[in-house]
This record gives sequence, C-alpha cells and structure tokens, in this order.
Amino acid sequence: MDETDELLSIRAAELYYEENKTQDEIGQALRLTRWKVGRLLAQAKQRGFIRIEILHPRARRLPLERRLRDERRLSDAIVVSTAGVRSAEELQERTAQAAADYLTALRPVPRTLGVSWGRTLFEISQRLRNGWATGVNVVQINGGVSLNRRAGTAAATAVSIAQKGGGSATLLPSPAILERLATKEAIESDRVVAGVIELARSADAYLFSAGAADHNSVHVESGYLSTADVDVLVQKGAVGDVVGRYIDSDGNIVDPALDARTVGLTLDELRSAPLAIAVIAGTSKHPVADAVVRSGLCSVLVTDEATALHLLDG
Amino acid sequence: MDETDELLSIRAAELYYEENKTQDEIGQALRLTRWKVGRLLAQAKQRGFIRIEILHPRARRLPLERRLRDERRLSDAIVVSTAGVRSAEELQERTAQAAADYLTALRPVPRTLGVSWGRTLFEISQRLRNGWATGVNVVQINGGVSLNRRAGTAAATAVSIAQKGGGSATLLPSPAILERLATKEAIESDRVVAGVIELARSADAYLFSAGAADHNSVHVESGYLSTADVDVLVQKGAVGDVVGRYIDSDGNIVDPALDARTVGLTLDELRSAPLAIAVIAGTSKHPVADAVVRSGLCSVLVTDEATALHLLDG
DNA sequence: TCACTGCCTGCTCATATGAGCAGGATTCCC
DNA sequence: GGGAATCCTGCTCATATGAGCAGGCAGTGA
Repeated sequence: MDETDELLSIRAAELYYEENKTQDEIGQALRLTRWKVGRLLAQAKQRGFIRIEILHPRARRLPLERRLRDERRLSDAIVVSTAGVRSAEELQERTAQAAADYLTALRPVPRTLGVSWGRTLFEISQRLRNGWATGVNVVQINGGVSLNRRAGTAAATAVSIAQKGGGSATLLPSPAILERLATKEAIESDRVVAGVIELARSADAYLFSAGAADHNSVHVESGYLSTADVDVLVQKGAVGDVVGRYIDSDGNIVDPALDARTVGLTLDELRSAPLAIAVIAGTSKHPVADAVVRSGLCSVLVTDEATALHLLDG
Repeated sequence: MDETDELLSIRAAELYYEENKTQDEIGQALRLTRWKVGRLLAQAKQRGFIRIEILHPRARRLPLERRLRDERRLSDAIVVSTAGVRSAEELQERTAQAAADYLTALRPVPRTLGVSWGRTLFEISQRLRNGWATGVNVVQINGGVSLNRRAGTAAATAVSIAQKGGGSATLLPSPAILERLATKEAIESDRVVAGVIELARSADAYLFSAGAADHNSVHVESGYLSTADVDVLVQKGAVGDVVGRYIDSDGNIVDPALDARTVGLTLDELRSAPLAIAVIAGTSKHPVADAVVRSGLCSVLVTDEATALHLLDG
C-alpha cells in the first residue's frame, strides 16, 4: 500500500464511519470505484487505522477470551473491558459483576459450590441477583474466621451467595492459618470441620480469587500474617496466595511449613476439580494470575483486559 | 431501553464488531430475531456505547469540520485528529501538514498568496511538496526582518512556499514593529515597501497563523517586544496576535498606539479578504483562535480537534 | 371495563456490501 | 528485451443490512 492509497483509505474511513456515506458515494467523492473504496476500507481496518471500542462497564473482550481459552488451555475465560475505568475499585467492580453474571448463566447449575473468601468474593456475593440459581449449597473451601473487626465478611460472603441462590451455606469454622501445626491437625480432626472439608471436596464447582503477596493482603489485614511474614514469603519467591496458600510463579507452594498450618482444600484438589473458577483482576495481581493460570489452578478465569494481555503477551 | 436490552446491545456489539458475526448469527446466539439485533446495534451506536476512532496522523474530524462551518460561519474548516498525539510539537506538525494539504488541493489555485511568518508558517512551508501549485506568487503581508540569530526564517518561509509552487516571493523589507511612529510612517512611504503592501492588498488569498499572548511569542523571541511589553498587553486584555497585531477576545486592537507602529496589512483588510486561511493549533492558542473566528478574521480555519471543540462548546 | 394511544415486533422489499473471478497492467528475473 | 509471476482492477453474483409498514400488545384514562 503506497502513501496515496494510505491517505485515500483514511479519507474513505472518515466519510464512511464519521459521515455515514455509502461506499458508492465515497467513490464518487474521491473518484474511485466503489470496489476500490471497499478494499481501501478493508485495508484501513486490517492495518489498524480504525479502532472500534465498546464503551460500557459490562463490555467484554471476546477476542482476548478466545485467545485465553486457546493459548492458555482454559475451558472458559471472561475478560472485562478496561475502557473508561477510572480507579482500581471500578475495575474490581466490573470484574466481580462479570463473575456474578458468569455464575448466573452457568449450566448445569452447580448443586454444591465451594467458595473462598476475601474482597473479591464479597463483591461478587453482593452483585449476584436474588434467584441467580435455585437451591445451590455453598461451602467454604478454606478457613476464615475473621480475627479483626471486619468479622463475618467471610461468613457473610458464603451466606449471601447461598441465600440469593435459594440454598444454604456451610461455613468452615476454623481460622485460615494456625500458629502451630498441632493445633491445625487437631482442628482438622474435629468431626464438624472434617465434615465440612469433606463436603468441600465433593463440590461440583469452585469459585475463588487470588491475593497478591503484599502488605495489603487480606491475611495481613485479618491478622493471620504480619507484614514481616509476607516479606519473608516474597523473598522465598511468593507471588501471591490462592485459598490462603502462597505460591511462587510456577504455582508451587513457597513455604511447606506454613502451608501445613493452613486449613482448607489443597491446591492439588483445586487442580483436579472439574470446574474451578478464578476471579483475578488488577495490576497488582498480574504475577499471581500468571502463576494460577500456568499451573492449572483454574479451568475458568474471570479477569480484566490488562491482566489478560499480561497473561498472553507479557 | 431497559437494562436487559442495554446488556443485550453490548453483547451484540461485541459479537458484531469484535467477532465479525452477522446480525443473523448473533440473533441465533442470543435467541433474538436479526431485526432485533439490528435495532440493538443501532441503539448501542446512538447511545454512544460504540466508539469508532480513526487513528492516523493524517486523520481529520469531518463532523467537527461541518459544525465549524455551520455554527461559526466559516466557508471551510479543517480539523486534524488529536488521537495518539504525544506532544505539542506533533500537534503542530499534523496541523501544518493539513494546511499544506489544503493549500495543495485549493481550487482555483491562487495567483498571489499573501503570507505571514512564524513557526507555524515555516512548518507549513517545509511540508509543502514541490509542484504543489504552478506559478504562485507569494507576498509577505506583515513586516518581519528578523532581529535575532534565527534571521531569515520569515524570508525562508515565503521563498520556500513560492519556489515549491513554481513562483517567486516578494518580501516586505521592514521590521514587524517600529519603535517610533514616525519611523513606521517613513518606512511605509518608501516606494518599495508601499509597493509590496499594495501587492499584498491585491492577493487572492491569505495564509496566516496567530500567536498566543505569552512570553514564548515570536515577537519576544525576535526582539520586537519585551516580556514586560507582553505582560502589559495581556493586562489590557490581549489574547494573542494576528499578523503582528494584538487583539482582545472580541478581535479588537488592544493597543492602538502599538498597532500604529506595526507594519503590514490591517486586520480589516484581512476581514474583507475573499479567502483568509488561518492555521491555529494547540492549547495555548485556544483564546486567540476563538477571537480570530468570532471576529471574522478568517474564512477558513485549519486547526486541531481540541481547539475545534473549544471553539464550539468551550 | 373498554376504547385509545403509542410502542414494539416481525415482516417485505430495496439497497449496500463482500466473495470470488477473469483480464490487464506491472514488476521481476534472467 | 522477453517471459513469467504477481498484483490490481472492475466486474457478477450472493449475502447482509436498513427503511418502512401492518398487526399486536401493554399501559392509560374515562
């Protein structure tokens, strides 16, 4: 394509997209046949001179979803648009909304849904609509009796998802991380706790997020870990956590001793699940999102455009 | 349009614009008739959910051009896109290129073209192609013997435009602004100078820019005015200058005494010209662009998208 | 309750667009 | 300079899309 044609294709695009002229009219204006105009427009598109963007909080990026499915071996992917996003919170909201939409549309409707907890999961629970499912039983898949004043967030999340789905919630009555291994083993051998974990293992589907390995982690906020603990984990290669378990960029457990004190489903149990939906958005979670996807921790990913691009090209 | 339809219109837009599905296929996917899909797409467009942008340095904004013509009573307007512009320089370049393109396409080709001088005009002169016209005589319309080391810019501009247009240049051998009125009158009564001004008055078309009233002005750089002089002008309401004459936001001369010492065509002579092409771009020139257009100093405006929006909505 | 108003739907028909093809121009390589 | 390969053009034909219309439906006020 020489410079003349390039310029003509721009003029044609202006008339076609901004002035709503037909290709025939453009042909008359620019003294070209309508076929030439059609070809110029096709070239302008193909060369990337024309950008079509869908500006809406609920807009998705289907081409990225397809690439994620194909190139990262996911059974499904949902990518929300970042166009017009003003804050990290807005991005979280959009992604949570998309996750809620995905759950609502999910067929067959899961009878038992295992969930983790955290800011993302809470947001999703708030955005689900009443009647999003009929008779879904929700079970917590990792410990989460909150230690701080925001007590009950973990429970509220599970209960809210269950109630809106016309079912009931089974809570895991245990802290996320115990200080001593013996305590953790004692708790896990408790009949109630063991029963909940057993139920969690039998869930049809799992819904969880991932946390970045930084000082804003819910584990720090909830008091399970100190900022110093996190620093040590990062030094050992941690990029973030999934259901309370810290992993490195290959998806391996960073600190087996800490992991042994963490209550809930193991990562391998997640990996072998038929349907594991991860919801991960935001720049700070790019490394952990990469680890989750690469190590096969999820079969479905709900994320944002920037994170998707990071996973594919970064 | 209720929320369901809004969401459907977004889904339809994704499939239509990002996945290149036909409206019929989308209808099958979303369980709608193809007519409904067409209507949803039309609504998505109309509601502004779909943005189509032409990304190219030579791209123009025809809807803005039309609005300028209609709402600001211009006989023609050229608006270059600001999409992807990284610096003020790039904006200047794009606008200068558009002005050069406009001149090249101008019919009938002017026999005598009056030009001012300055950074914008110089840029245009550099971007004109050899043979842009055949036999154009170029005449300077305001004084501009440069006082500083960048001597000859004014002359080079006119000569370059003329040479590339296969004609010759007539320079106005006078400073832009004289220190004393008597000197100015003496210069204007000089036979050569008077002849040039007479020729300038007879030009078929004028091409000029406008300067902002700030310390970066070419008049300051060329030594005709001090920064203090400019400050005084601003205090008196000056928003910028056209052919060396400082005007307020209504297009009136700010300082008649200074104006009387300025050599060249008067503003009223420009206003009554059959074809007066102003080339004005950049944020700093918004106020002066507004004054130029509102007071009818130009019949054709070449500018950038942001300036055009300022003129129309600001 | 019922007639009315106005919107929405699914259609017909006209138009706009894209796929594919054959001939002619251009370039490239010897 | 000649021949081949390639590209480009303008066409035919099939398809996709938009305009406009008649019937049906819901909401409204007497």
